[in-house]
Amino acid sequence: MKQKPTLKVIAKELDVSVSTVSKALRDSKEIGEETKNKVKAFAKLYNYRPNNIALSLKNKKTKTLGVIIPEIVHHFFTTVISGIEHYANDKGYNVIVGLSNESFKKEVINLEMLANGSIDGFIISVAKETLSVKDYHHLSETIDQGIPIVMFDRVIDEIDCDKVIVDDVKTSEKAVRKLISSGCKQIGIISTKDYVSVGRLRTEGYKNALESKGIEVDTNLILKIDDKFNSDDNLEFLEQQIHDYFEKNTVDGLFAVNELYAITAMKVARQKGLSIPNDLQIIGFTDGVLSKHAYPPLTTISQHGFEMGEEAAKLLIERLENTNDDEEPFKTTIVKTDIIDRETTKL
Amino acid sequence: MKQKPTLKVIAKELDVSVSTVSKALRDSKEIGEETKNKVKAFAKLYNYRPNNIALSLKNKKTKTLGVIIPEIVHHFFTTVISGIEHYANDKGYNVIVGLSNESFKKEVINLEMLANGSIDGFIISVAKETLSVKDYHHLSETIDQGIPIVMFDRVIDEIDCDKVIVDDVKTSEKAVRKLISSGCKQIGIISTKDYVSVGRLRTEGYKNALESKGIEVDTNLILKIDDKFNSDDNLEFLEQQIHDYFEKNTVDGLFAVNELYAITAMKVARQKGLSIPNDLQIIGFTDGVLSKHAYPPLTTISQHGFEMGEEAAKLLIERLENTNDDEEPFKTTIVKTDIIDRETTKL
DNA sequence: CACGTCAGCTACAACGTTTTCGTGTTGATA
DNA sequence: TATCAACACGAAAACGTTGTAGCTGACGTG
Repeated sequence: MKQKPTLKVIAKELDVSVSTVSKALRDSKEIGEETKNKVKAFAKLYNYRPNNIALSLKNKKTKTLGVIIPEIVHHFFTTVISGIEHYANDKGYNVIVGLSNESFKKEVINLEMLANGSIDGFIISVAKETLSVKDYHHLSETIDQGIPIVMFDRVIDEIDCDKVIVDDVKTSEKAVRKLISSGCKQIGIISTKDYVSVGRLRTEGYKNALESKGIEVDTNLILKIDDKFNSDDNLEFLEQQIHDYFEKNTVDGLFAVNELYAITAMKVARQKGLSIPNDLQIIGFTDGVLSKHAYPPLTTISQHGFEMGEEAAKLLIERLENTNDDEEPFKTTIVKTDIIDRETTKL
Repeated sequence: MKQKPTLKVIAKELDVSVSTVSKALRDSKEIGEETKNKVKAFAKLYNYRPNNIALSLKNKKTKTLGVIIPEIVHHFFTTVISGIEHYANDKGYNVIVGLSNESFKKEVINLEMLANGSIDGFIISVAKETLSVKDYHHLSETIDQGIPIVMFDRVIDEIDCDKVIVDDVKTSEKAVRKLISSGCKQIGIISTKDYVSVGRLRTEGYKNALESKGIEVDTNLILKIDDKFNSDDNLEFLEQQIHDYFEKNTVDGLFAVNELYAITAMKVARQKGLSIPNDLQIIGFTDGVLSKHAYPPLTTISQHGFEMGEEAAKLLIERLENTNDDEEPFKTTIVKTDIIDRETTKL
C-alpha cells in the first residue's frame, strides 16, 4: 500500500521546491523545459493526482452538487438523477445524494450536513412533510448563506430560486381532454392531498379540461389519496381507498397523478371485472417502468425526468460559474411533456 | 447574503485568538467559563458550523463514501443505495454516487475522480463491460493506494476485498426445485452471458437443481441474453430473443435471472396465448416494483437489497474506522434470500 | 525574595494546493 | 564595468481547522 504522492514528496525526491513542482505540472512558462520534463515524468510514474480536498479548500469551491430527494426507490427521481449526473459529470462536477424519506427533519439534517462546505449548490425536490408543515427556513437560510438552490418537480412558490417544472395544469388538461375526446362521459381523478403542489395543480388542470367542455365538475369524482408521507408500504391502504372510490362512483375514464395510482386503479378495476380500455380508460402521469411493463401497458404522460435533471444541473452550474457581480434573475424553466399512447386508452 | 462565519472572524469579533475560539467551542478545559459562554453564544447567534473541507484536509478523512453502480434507474440498485444511505447517515457519513452506465471507461473515470481525496472508501457493483474485458487494474490500484473497496452483487473473485453477495447458486437451486415440485416438466432459464457472475452462478444453480432430481439438462432450454451492456433501450431486442426461444422450445416452467427478463417472458408468453401459471409457471430474481405490480403478480426471489446496502456500508465503515494496525482479513457476507410467492406459480 | 504552580490564553505548525512576489544567475548592452 | 532584462527557481501566504507547545500574570510556599 503505497501512499498517494503529494507535491511535497515529489519536491523532496527531485530536490526542487514545492512551487516548482506545482508550476511544472501546470506547464507554467516560469519553469525550464528540462525541469518540467523531469517533474512530469516522475509524476506520471507515481501516478500523481492533485488532492481534491486541498483544491476545494483553496478555491472555495468543491465541484460537487448536492441532490436531495424524497426517495430514491422511485423511477422518476432516478431518471432525474441520471440527467443531473450526466450533465454534471460532463462539466467536471460530482453528485452527492441525500434522501429525505419525505421527512422534514431528515431534509433539514441533510441540508445542514452538506451546507458546511461539502457542496457548491443544491438540487432539491422537497419532502411532502415540508410542504405540509410549510416550514421553509432551512431553504431560505441556505440561500442566504450564498448557496444556490434549484428546485424541481415539487416546488415552493414562496422561495425565490431557480426552478424546473412541468406545466402540470396544462399537461393534465391535455390528458383529460384526450379522455373526453375518446368518448369518456364520467371522468374521475386520483390525486394527492392539496399541499403537494403537483397534485393540486394537476387537479386544477383536470377541472379546467372538464369546464372547457362544459362538463360540470363532480367533487365526488375527485379522490385525494392520503398516503401518510410514504407511498411504499401502505399499498393496501392505497388499494382500499381506491376500492371505496369505485364502490361509490362509476367512471369510464380515470386520470391518475402518478403511475402507482394508475396501476393500482387498474388492479382494483380488474378485480371488479372491468375491462380496460373498453369499460374504463386510464391515463397516468410519469413514464416509468411500471407504465411500460404493465398489463395492459399504460397510456401515460412522460415528464422527461432525464431532461429535467439535465436542465436543473445546467441552471445550477451556470449560476455557480457566473462570475458577473450582477446577480442573474431566477429562472423557472418548464420542461415539455408528451402523452405516450399505449393500451389503456382507445384510438 | 451573509458569509459563513469562520473561526477567524469570530476570533476577531470577540478579540480573542483563533485557538481560543476553537477550544471554547469544543469545550476544552483550557478555556475559562466566561470566555466559553461568550464564544458559544456568538457562534450560535451567527450559526457557526465548522467547514467540512478544512476538517477533511486536516483529518485526512472525508466521512464520505463513494458508491459506483452501473445504473441508477434500476430498482435493485436504488434499494441498495437506500440501505447504504441509511447506515452511512447514521454513522455521520455522506454518499457520493457515480454511474458507470455499464461502461468500463466511465467506471474508471468515476473511480479516479473520487479517489483523489474526495472519499474514504468505495462501494461498487462492477459494470458488465468491466467483467467482460476482465480489466481490473483500476480496482486493484485503488486498493493499493489504501482506499478500501466493498463489492456487492456483481463481484470479482480475483480481487481481494470485502464483498456482499447473495448465494446465487443455492438460491437459484431452491427456485428451480420449487418449479419442479409444482409439477413443471420442462423447465427453462433465461440468463445473461457467462461473464456476468450472477448470471453464470444462477445458471449453475439451475443445473444443480435439475441434476439433483435426476433430470437431464437440455442446453437448448438455457437462453443467455445478449444485452449489449444496456438493458434499457433494446427492449425489442430482448423480446425478439425470448420470442425465438419460445418458437424453438416448449416449456412449462421458467426461471429468469432478473425481473425484466421474467416480465418480458410473461408478455411474450401471453402473446402466444399461454396462460400463467396454468400453462407456464415463472419465477424471477430480484423483488422490484415490476414484480409486485405485474399482471399476474410475479413470484420472485427477494434479494433484500436494502440489507445488502446496509451490510456493505457496515463492512466499509468498520474497515475505515478500524484503527488496529493489524489488517483485518477480508470478509464476504452472504445475505439471505426469500422466495416471495405470488401468482405466477401454482400452490 | 526566589521559585514553582496554575489558570487562561496565544502562537505556530500542519494538512495539500496555488499564486504572488521575490531573488540569484546569466548574458547582453551602453 | 556598471546596468538591466530574461530566465529559472524558491519562499511565503492563504484557504479553515486542530493540537501542541509556549507564554503571561497571579498566587502560594519556603
